[in-house]
Amino acid sequence: MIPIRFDHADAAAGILQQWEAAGCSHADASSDKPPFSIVIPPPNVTGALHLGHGLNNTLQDIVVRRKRMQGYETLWMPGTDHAGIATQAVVERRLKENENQTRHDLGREALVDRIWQWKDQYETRILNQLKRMGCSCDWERLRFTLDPVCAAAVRATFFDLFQKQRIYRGKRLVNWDTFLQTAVSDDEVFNETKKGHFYHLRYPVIDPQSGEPESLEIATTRPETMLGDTAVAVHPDPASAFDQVAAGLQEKLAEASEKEKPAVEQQITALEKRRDEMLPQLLLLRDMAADGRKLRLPLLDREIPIVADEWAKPELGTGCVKITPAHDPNDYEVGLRCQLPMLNVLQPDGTINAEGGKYEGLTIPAARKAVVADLDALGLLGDVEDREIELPISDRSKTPIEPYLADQWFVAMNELAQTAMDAVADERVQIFPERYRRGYLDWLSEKRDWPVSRQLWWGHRIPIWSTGGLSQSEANELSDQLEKVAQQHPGQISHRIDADSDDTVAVFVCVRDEDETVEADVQSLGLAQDPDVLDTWFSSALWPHSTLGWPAETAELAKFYPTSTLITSRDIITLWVARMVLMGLNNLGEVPFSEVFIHPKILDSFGKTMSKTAGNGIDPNDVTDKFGPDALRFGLARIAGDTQDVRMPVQFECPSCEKLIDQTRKTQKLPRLDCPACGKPFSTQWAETEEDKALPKGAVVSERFETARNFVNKLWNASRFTLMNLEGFQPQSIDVASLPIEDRWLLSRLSSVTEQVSEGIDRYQYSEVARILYDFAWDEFCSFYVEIAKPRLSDPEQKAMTQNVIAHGLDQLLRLLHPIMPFVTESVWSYLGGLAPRRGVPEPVNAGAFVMTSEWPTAHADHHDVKIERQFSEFQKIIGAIRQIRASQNIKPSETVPVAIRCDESSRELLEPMKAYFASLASADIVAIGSDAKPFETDAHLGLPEVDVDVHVDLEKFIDVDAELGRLEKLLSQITGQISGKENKLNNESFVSRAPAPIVAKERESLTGLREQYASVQNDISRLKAKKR
RNA sequence: GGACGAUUAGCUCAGUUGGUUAGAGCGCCACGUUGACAUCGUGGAGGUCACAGAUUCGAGUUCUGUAUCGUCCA
Repeated sequence: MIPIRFDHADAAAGILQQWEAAGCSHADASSDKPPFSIVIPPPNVTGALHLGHGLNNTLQDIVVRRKRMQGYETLWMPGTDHAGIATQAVVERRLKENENQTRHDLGREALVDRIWQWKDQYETRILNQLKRMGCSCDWERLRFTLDPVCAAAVRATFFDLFQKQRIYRGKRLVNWDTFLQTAVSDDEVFNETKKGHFYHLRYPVIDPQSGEPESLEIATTRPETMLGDTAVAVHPDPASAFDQVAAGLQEKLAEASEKEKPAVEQQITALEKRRDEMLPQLLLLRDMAADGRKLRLPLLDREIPIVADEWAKPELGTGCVKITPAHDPNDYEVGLRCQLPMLNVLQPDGTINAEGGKYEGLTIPAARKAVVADLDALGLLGDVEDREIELPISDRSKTPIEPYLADQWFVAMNELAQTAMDAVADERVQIFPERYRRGYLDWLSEKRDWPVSRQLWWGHRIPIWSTGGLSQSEANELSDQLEKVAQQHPGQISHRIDADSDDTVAVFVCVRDEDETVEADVQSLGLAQDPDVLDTWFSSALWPHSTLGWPAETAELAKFYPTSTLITSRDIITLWVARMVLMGLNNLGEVPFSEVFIHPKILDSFGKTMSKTAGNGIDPNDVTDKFGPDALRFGLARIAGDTQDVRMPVQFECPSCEKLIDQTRKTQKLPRLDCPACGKPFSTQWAETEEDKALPKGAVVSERFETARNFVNKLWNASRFTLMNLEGFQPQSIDVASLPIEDRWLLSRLSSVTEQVSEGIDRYQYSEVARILYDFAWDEFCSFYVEIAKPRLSDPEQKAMTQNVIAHGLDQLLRLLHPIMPFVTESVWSYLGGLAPRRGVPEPVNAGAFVMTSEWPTAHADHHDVKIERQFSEFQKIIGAIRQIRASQNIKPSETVPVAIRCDESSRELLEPMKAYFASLASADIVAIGSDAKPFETDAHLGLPEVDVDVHVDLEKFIDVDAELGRLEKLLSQITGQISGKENKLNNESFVSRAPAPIVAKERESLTGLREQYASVQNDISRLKAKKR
């Protein structure tokens, strides 16, 4: 006997096993079915999956399962990403916390070993999370961005780009993380406003001419960087710079609201004053720069020039700005323009290097203190102002970023970016929702070269061997030797000679395959491999083809590339999606996917991004534990509309009483809480003390999944009812036209729903699909069809036919729901198969072992019948009217009420055979039906003018006159309101003359109906009042 | 500073090309448990559609502006 509840915990593991044993999700590259393929956005091995991944993977699985059912050879390629810096940072942080060691204590090899251990642990966890969610990836294929297959793709790509001169070496100011001692990308830096100081310093002028100042004053928030100063800049044309700023302010004034105007006016006055006071001095400075006057840099006693550059803003500070090209992005640009030396004063660990003279070895804060004190002692320190400073912070180590000049490998983006832009512009790649196109195109149009070096140990080592400091002839000789090595290893070696410094050159060799012999041959010539690794996104960019075996010409690649669609989140459209497109085009000449769907991001109820660090992160496993995998998936699908964010309230689940407790901003971060329901304490992810850790842990979940769990239960129980009534099931052919209205209504609805669901999935309208299925399953299949089936199944004459139709209805519903709720549908499917293995309308067919591999339903256009649906809706309205009257009279469901239905002849023909259903749906006994049906002596009446029906309920046994009068009065006031609304509208001359005639006619008609209804209700009221007396 | 999105019932969200008195789920209130389901059923209460203008016979829906929140980019 089928149990009363679906025990997901019990069922899920078995179902997974059966699917696996039957190879349901394995893709066959040699199949002749049309291909459909998706690559998983590889989750980071940094940590476990959160609900955002849950959403992402649910949406993919829905598409994948649906396509598989449609008969495509479907590959969902799983895998994980090594996430270079993030993973290394996590492991390094733990190393520091647990063993108080740095990576340098451990050494490269040992650290990388540790990270592999971490990776193994989290990869296992991640894959289990995906499997538990029911993700139907091809688990026989599994890639990792650092595995040998992906590594071969990385090497081949790098080699190719190197040969095409699209990879070059250059110096670049990078965001240097002094803690992790690596450059981090712009995306890994956030800004924080901190309190700091604005120091005014004076640099003496060397040999000032008469009338010229003895010293120049500059101001800085980072005084220690003066050690690296190589110039002071002034504006080349201060007068027109002032004019330009003034013009800008005037423009702003013209656009300003009254409220803002005074502030802008004030700015203009201040600017004018400043111009008057400062312009002569600034012109003088400009002339000094032109004249080649120099400054003496204090503390280091170095001569530095005054240069003219527009970066010096006359309207700010003293109008002079110190230039530190190696430690400030803007100054770097000035340095390039004015050909200034780039003087690096930092060690990789953030201490001052030998260039800093006596400050060598000091940390930045210590150097700052010392520099300021020494300048003060020399009388060269001016004002020190308090000021708020925007400080760049590394997202990885949470320590301040230092701009730092370093050698980096770059990918030239000019042409590559253009190919990726073209692919989207001409819609070879379509992005949904469409609004995300713009961000993609804008970002690519900047065509900024891509710095791919990372000073890390975890990642693909850059396949470049080099040696520097050579004379041109030495280099040529080496080049000749390399040619010889290259001949021994055809297609494996590419090299180039490049300037190293002003008078020396370096030789760079790129080795294609990871081949120890080749590498050894190169090394024997005195070349050493670059210590850096590649940006993670370099390997991720190859994911759609590297996972299929490229550069090898595999059957998988032939069958499944290009992939069909990519489903991901918007924050990596540029970092990942754009780069996959250009790499796919470069390596294979074909876009990697034709459609990209960007799904929303999940926020908590305060509008904050969900994350573990915020304490509001939900683990999909916790939701599955509590509500089941189907509820998790359905709950996620139903929130996936086309907005960019969705909110999800977050609760703690009390481990003692299972109550859900709303998170507040405060409780999100507490190590322990007391359950307000049962009073017992529990711990959270923040628990640190032994005492707190000993408490049972409260999971973080969301009540949003409760609805979905209830839906699973509803489906289960409707199935249970159906199965309990399939005894003696005999498959039979069915003539649809001869079926009673309720069956044809079901088939018609199934036809519409199938079409809507198919179209919805094609357009990635998940929330719409979930809603349609929920409403159909609950409000139509359960609330009406199953209820109506009850009397029919106990009628021997109708039983067999009804069994066939309801089995078909359930069968179709299971198929339609399967992509969203795979477990419960599979479970019911196997019960159904036990009782009715051959089923279907109009012709029964063998259903197959798994719903997962069953055929996706087709929408039978010939089953769709507008008239039947309209007629059935009339029936539903009458049921509603009877229920309304019953409820207002407080009549118990166990009591049957006599009902008379006044309607026209065609309705009578329709409703006559349905009389029994009024009993099961509304406990009503239809005593009269048709045009001659009359009100009862003790009558309650509800008119349905839109279908020209009057419903009369006999209240003889039940009448509560006051309750009935109450109901009627309320009804009357509603009608009155509507009538006056309509009258106003129709009395409005311009409405009548200007609105389209059909609209006006409709309003007139509806007013007439309302007036009739009014009269009728009023009549009922006076009748009742008379009776009362 | 720029781009994008959101603002509709206590909460989370639907609302198709403008056209009856704006819907759902959860929560709330009332009633109901002898076989599909209390993870349920039936009924009910609850909304100046953020604000201000404009277009229109008519605006939750179109346009302009403002505010608040969020995300991304500088």
